[in-house]
Amino acid sequence: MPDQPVRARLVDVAREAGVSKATVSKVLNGRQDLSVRPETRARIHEVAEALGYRPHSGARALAGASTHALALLVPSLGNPTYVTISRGAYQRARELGYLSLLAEDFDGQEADETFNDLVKEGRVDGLLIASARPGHPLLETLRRSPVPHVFLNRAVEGSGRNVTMDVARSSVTALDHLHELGHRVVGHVAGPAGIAPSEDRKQAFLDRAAELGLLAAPVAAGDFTEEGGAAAARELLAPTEHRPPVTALYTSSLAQAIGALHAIGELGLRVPQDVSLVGNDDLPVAGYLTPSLTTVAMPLYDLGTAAVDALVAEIEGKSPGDVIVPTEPRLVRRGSTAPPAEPGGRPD
Amino acid sequence: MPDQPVRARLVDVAREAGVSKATVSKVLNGRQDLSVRPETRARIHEVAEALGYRPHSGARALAGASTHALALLVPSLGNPTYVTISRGAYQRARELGYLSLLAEDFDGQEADETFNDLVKEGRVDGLLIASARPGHPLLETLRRSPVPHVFLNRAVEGSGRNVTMDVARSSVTALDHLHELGHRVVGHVAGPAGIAPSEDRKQAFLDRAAELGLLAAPVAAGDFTEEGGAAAARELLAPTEHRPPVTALYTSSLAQAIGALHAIGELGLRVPQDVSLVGNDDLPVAGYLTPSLTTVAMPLYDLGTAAVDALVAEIEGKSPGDVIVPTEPRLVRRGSTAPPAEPGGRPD
DNA sequence: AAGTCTTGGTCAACCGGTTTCCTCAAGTGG
DNA sequence: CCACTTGAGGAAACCGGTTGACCAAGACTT
Repeated sequence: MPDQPVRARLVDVAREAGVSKATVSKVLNGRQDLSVRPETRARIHEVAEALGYRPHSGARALAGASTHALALLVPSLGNPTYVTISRGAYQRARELGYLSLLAEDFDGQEADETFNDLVKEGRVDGLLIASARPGHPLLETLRRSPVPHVFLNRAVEGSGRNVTMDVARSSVTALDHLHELGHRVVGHVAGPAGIAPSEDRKQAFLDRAAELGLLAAPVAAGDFTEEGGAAAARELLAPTEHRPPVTALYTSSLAQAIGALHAIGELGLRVPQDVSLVGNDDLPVAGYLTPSLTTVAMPLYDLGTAAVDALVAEIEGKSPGDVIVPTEPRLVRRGSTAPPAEPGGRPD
Repeated sequence: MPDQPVRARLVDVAREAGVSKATVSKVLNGRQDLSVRPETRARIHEVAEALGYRPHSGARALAGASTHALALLVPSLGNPTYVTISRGAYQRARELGYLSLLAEDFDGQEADETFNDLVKEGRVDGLLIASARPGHPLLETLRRSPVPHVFLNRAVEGSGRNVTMDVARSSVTALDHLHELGHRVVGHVAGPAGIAPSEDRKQAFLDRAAELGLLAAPVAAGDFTEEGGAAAARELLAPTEHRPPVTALYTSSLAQAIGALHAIGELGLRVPQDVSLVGNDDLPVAGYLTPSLTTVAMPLYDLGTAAVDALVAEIEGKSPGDVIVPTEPRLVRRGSTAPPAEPGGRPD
């Protein structure tokens, strides 16, 4: 077989199939405004396949069509949450004929550079923006140079193009689990203040705590990191006079849960005998901690697919709207939750 | 300020600066084959800046120049190792005027699709291929449709374009640390067989063990995952007649170390009192495990930058060659290593 | 029989850059 | 004084697609 030293071009396909460039282009793009004999159509497809033809994305983009590419901007790939989201996005984009690129923007530090590289240089048709903080530089940039985009995970108020998960429901799931086990004083390690999902999760936690009639439901905020979780856990576990001691913690991220686990150990307490622990988001590592971690698995993959659906719809001319991924959070029971030691509190 | 509803184009800059497209193109690309008055040159730069001009990458690529983009293919972004590498690559690429894209290829499952999307559609000028397994489909594809590329992390034998780290050195660092603490029977959790760095690390481990005169240095292979580490650790810790029990383990990845930690706990042993543990690669999470994990930090970021340097050199016409990142592995001492309990072995 | 549809395509302009030859004016050596 | 270099920049072809306008020929009307 003669190797293919050069890319096959549209003209090559056209010549080989005995038709014009225009016909090939229209057939391969499945356009309806042209009538073609089925046999011609088949022949074109065959030839294209045989030659391994792929349209040059640049030429395509230039000719006024789209680049058939999107970009997903995430604050940190170190956070595996975003990796799962990106897989969903990539897969769904592929199904819709798009390529999903991935870019890390470190909480907006270089967001404008990324925007230039991807949008202004015409590499993508639209942007999926994960976890934009309020005041994110991209917000202003997008207002000035409008490009199709959606916000995912963290809603941007008033944007009318948010794709989010039911984080309130995750608080309910976690809290119900702890309540069933008998916990009556549960602490919540929240995310940073001022961020939509943090607030929603926290509010849902407080509401559900009230409904269930818990004795106390203290909250401490911290970054979505190990350190943030450790600090918040220390705060919640510190003895206090105006409420009984906490017997269970519910954290907003997996990293926080790992930090909390560490902090609990440093305080000389045991999980789950002294303190039960539930984290948000499930990943393999949760099963290999000691003890293994009970988590609420959020539909991250689905979040990615839903965001792509919304963005592609916008690119194709429909007007955007807010979307909530319907998949329910799922409780993954492992070793970090158990009934509290004594109805009265821990033995110290 | 009037927003910029449309991208500025080359002609816009040309008109505004009172020169022709050709001149602008040449000036902005810093070509030497043209003499331009310094003031004209300055004016062009000013106008381009003011208009926020960015060349359309597609048009550029079409016109025969390069796309100024690269792609880094990694087997899994779930492995934070690759995230660090990608940051190095991205940053260095940027410094060299390139954009580094990131693609996940799940150990080659869809590598050819990715290749088509990125290379055949003309989106990138070259490929950085991380951890190609032997028999990776891309190897054959690249042979048939040559594109500038380098292999990083895992060398591909005979390719003459490998960018790797000194993994042998990491074994020495880890083992010396354990030896100094007094360990004389150290087990190694290796990576899967047949993969260059696995073999290198293992061989270096065995060689150094011999030099140090250890009593025994058993090795067990496993995937670079938590489960792989757990299984291999169980194997190494199982009682055996022909050698004294292992008092320390050295793993090939952080995930393996987490799995090993878990397995050790399940066996009723304590870290570091009964078994010391050293992992490869350092990440924040290592500090928040219980106990915190001693690791050998590999120069992953530098690996990314070095790979980009090599690839860009190749794109610009130099011929490729093997490179070893000179940065030395660094030992990060934490809580998972300590002197063995008793010179004679553990008390059971 | 002439006009009108329909079917099955083709033509050529255009997208936004890059690059290869040109040109034109001013200086310069003979 | 004239042919010749040199400096400064321009004209136009081209890259590989897409797209709307157009066209030839047979089928169908009237």
